[in-house]
Order: sequence, then C-alpha cells, then structure tokens
Amino acid sequence: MPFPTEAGRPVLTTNIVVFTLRDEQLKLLLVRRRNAPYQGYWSLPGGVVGEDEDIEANAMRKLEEGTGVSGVYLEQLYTFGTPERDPRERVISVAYYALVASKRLRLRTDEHSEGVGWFALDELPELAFDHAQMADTAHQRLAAKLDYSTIAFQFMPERFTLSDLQKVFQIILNCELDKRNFRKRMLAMDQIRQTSEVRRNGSHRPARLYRVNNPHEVQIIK
Amino acid sequence: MPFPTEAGRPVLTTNIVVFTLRDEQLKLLLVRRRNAPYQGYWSLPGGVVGEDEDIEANAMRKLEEGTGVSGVYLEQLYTFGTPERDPRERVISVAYYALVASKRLRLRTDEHSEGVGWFALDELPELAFDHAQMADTAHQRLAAKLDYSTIAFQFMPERFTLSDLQKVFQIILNCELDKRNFRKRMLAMDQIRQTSEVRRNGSHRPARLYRVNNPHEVQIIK
DNA sequence: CCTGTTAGTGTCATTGGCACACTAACCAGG
DNA sequence: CCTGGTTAGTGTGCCAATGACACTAACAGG
Repeated sequence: MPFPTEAGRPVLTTNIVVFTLRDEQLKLLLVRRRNAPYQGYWSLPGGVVGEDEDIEANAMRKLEEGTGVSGVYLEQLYTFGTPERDPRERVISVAYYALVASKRLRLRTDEHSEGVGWFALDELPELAFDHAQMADTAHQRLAAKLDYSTIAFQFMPERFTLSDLQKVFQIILNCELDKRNFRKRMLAMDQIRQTSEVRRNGSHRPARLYRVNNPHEVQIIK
Repeated sequence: MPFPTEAGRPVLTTNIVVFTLRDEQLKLLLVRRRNAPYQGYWSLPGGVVGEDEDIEANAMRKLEEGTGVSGVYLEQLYTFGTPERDPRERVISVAYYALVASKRLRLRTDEHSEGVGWFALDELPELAFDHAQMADTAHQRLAAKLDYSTIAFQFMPERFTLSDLQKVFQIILNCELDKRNFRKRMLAMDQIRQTSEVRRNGSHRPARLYRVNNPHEVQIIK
C-alpha cells in the first residue's frame, strides 16, 4: 500500500503528565492555552514532534522547558489518537509521564498568572482535549508501579527520612500505612541505605537520613 | 505553535503482534513483504491508518483481515517512532498485540507460500523494521499479564480441560508447573466452572471439561 | 485381566503480609 | 531541671498464601 498523500497525514504531538510532590500533595504541571481550541483552558504540557525528532526526545525537551530540570524519569504511557480529539484536524498524541523531585524545582509564586502552574491531582481544573484521561491513566500507572518497582525514589531528594518516604507512598496511594511494616518493607528491598546523619526538625527525636543506592535507575522488583 | 506544514508530518501506521497457540507452541502471525524496503522479509501485519480512522479500529481491521476472526482481545502495546525506523520517511507505528484461540482460525497448509504464516516465537525469521522488538515487548507483556489478569483464557476454546489450560501457561511462561498447585490456583480464581461433560481422549481416564465464566472480558485480578 | 497413560486429589512446612504498643530522643516552657 | 509534647524507632504473633510432594482413579487396548 502506498503512503498517503500529505493531506491525509496526522499531526504528531506529545503530552507529558509531570508529577511532583509539593505541600504534601501529588501535583501535576499544567499550562494555560493561549489559543483556540480550548483557549484559556489548562492543559498538559507538550508539543508538536519535529520532523526528525525522536518522540521521547521531544517529550524530554518539552519537560525540560516546562520544569527547568533535566534527567528526570520519563516513561511512555499511552497513545491517544481518536479522530475527533482535536477539533481542528487529526492529531496523534503520545502521552508520557514524568516524576520530578520537588527539591529540584525552582519555586515561583507567580506561576499561575504566567500561565503555568502546579495543581493538586484531586483539584484539577477542567482540562483541554482528552488530557483529563491522560492524567488519570498516568496516576493509575504510577500507583501500580509503587508496588513492583523502585519508582517512588524518583520523588526523593538526595537524603530523606523514612517518614518522608512513607508520606510519599501515602500521598500517591491515598491511604495510611503502618509505620513498622512500611519500614520493614523498605529496608528489605535493599535499595536504600542509612547515612551517618540525622535531621533535627523540631522539639523531638531527630530522624535518621537515608539515601537511594541507585538514584537514577528504576528497577522492577518482585 | 502552529501545526507543521504537511511536508513535515509523519505517516501513521499500526502493527499487530497476533499470538495463537498451535502445535503446542506460542506462534505469531507474519506476512511477507512484497515491496522495498525489506522486500521479501517477514513482518508483523499492519497498515496505514486512514485519515478518519481510529487507531485501534485500524488495528482491529488489519487483524481481522489477517486472521478472518473478529472480536478478539486487542491491547495497545507501545508506540514506536524513532526517525530512522523506516528508511523512506518518518513513520510512526502504534503497536498492538492480540490473542486468538487457535480453534477459531481456519488452518491453511499453503500459508507460507501465500506470504502469510504462523511462526513459533522461538523460531522467528529475521523481521523487517523494528518488528522483532515489538514481538519481544509483546511477549513480555503477555507473560506478565498471565499473573495478574485473566488474559490466558483468551486462548481457550469454549470447553477445555485443566490440563489444556496448564499447557497454555507452561508454553507462554516457558516453564513447568505443578499440577495440583496449578489446579488449586485456577479454581480459586473463580473464573471457570465445571461442565457436566468429559473428554475421552485415548486409553486413559477422561478429563472433565470446563468453561470460562466471562469469555469476552479480561479482568485484572489480585 | 493386565498394562500403559492421563486425570484427579490433600497435607505439611515455609513464607509473606498485616495488625498491633511501647520506648527513645529531643526541645520548649515553666 | 523537670515535665510535657512530639516525632523516631523497634519486634512479635497470627493468619493466609505459596510451594513441595505421591498416590489413586478411570479408561482403552491387547
């Protein structure tokens, strides 16, 4: 079969669901649309893939533009391409999701007014296109991967306490976990180790600090 | 950002990794390429997505054309789109995988000479493009899903014995399983039930036949 | 009726997951 | 310096799930 004439070809884009943890909430990065359609709506960052650009490289580039952070965990999520998802013309979007440690982001208070901002997952505005579905799918994937991979460590700063880590799990899974069982599980994975340091943090016992053995790789465990 | 001129747009295609079980082997459907590039190579079935055609609908259509079977399990696998994967021009391929019960296929002995055929997964010829990678990814996904979904039943005919089912697992996972533990597990899932029939199959004790409760849905379990 | 072949069944030991409550260390304030 | 408040840190016991393991049942053919 011959390739279609150029008129029959779709536009190829990426969208990235960028997660971070901030204010004890799971948040994701949104940008406000300046143009029609969905003008003024919030949407997932992303953009058109260049003619000779790798799809994942495009997603990574858009992610770095949006967050100012490089080298973050990025994984392909799903490809959305129903014919009417963009009212203008046929647009295929390869959705990715990414995890950024909050500490790596520069905080800006005027973000929302600039048309870019972090929104708690359970307080999202109405999103453009099918982006709400993308966000939902990404959250499901993230929650599932907590169980059988080391993905959670992507949210952690270089040194952290076990209580910090437990909070991360609790926020993502939206449930309470038992402290002793949680610590047992984490230590049994053999993916983090104690440092000699502690963190003093108020008028109570200081907490031991830990670090991830291989901060840059996400392993499948079990 | 404006959409690219039509010259910058990619071709959108699907490819489907169609699995079936035949001759006690996990096999997949290949078609021989008639044109350059990779002329004469075997490749995964697929094709160009129509201008107003849903991507999954396209995959389903190509699957039905290749197998003559409709209503089979089909799931999006991954999207492949590195710039050089097709030497002619930019081609994005959304890969799917599908599972077909062998009993539903019409067998044809002259398949290979017709340029279409079933090949055992561990005896694949060299494949065109990045199709070997697609096949490998699909097999991994399939094996993983055996554990936490009811996907295996998609391979089963309407009535089957527990020994049949065990063979399916053993072939896909490429390992031996304990008969008693396997039967316990299957029955505990509460997804299949006994029929009143048995199958006589040689000079030995006949085997009880079972059927799937909800043959058309694949559930996530555990 | 004897043999060969596949179908079908139960127990025990080990493991992993989960519930559960107290002591330790620090700081602040009286 | 003593007390109270707050978070960090630790171990046991129970129950359910998993995995190893061997014999009897039913049939056909000779």
